[in-house]
Amino acid sequence: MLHTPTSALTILPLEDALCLDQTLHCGQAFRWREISPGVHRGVAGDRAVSVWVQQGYLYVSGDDAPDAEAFWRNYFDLNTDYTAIKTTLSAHPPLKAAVDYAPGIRLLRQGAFEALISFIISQNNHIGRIGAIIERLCERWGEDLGGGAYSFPTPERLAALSLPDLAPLQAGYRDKYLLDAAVRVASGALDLTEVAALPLAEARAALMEIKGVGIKVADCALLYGFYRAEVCPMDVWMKRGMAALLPEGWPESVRPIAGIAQQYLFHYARTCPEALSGG
DNA sequence: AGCCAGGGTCTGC
DNA sequence: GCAGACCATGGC
Repeated sequence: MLHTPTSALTILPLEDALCLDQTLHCGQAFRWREISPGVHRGVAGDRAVSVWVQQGYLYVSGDDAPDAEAFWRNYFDLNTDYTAIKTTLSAHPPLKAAVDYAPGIRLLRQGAFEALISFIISQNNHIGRIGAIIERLCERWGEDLGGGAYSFPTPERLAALSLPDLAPLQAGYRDKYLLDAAVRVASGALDLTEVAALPLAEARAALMEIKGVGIKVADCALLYGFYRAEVCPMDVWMKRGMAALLPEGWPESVRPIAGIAQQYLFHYARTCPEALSGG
């Protein structure tokens, strides 16, 4: 199917805070770039768009599909009550500090395969470089969406490649891991639709059958690709943040949304110097 | 130049 | 079950 850039504009009312800079550049997604102040361009699925927030509305430019409104409402999680979430989190002072630091963060609902591959690439890597590798991946094997934008490659397209093909990615030792993931998904050995319906422990175990996927990458896929909001990926920054701010672990009331709490705490620990120094 | 990064695997205890 | 070496790459 052929897509051409369009000027179609979707306007979505915001009932809670949404800060695009905080949400799109806090390490949960890697395909968004700020092209002018406050305007971000990126791709989700086969939709390449520019987005910005103005006076309580989210503007999405470039998607003329009939379901554009529903798609972007879902992507930016606009059907979830973040005021209620932040009230729950703010009952605990360390979490209140994290929420107040960046209250416009929301959990994006990304595609399962894209999230899986992206976080395989993320292992022992820097956020900036993860984005660069993913960009090369999409430019080479994604669908051309026009305007210099490319979709995320399909499992089938990646599964047809060999390791030497992947060398230009400069992904290091992770290339064989992402190839294994693509082969398993494309062959049907790993059915992501089935994973979505599995109990948490089984879903995690299914993902961890992929070479190079341990508990952290599996949890990132579950949180960002399957919207398991109770899953909390523990990377080096979260370990530091939890040790400094919540040494007793998550409060009971937070556990069902620990993944969302994690997003605030991760960003706080990683970017605010005072967060880890006895705040 | 060395250290680190949204880790995982393998080995050895 | 846990510690340590090792893995590719590039920014700082």
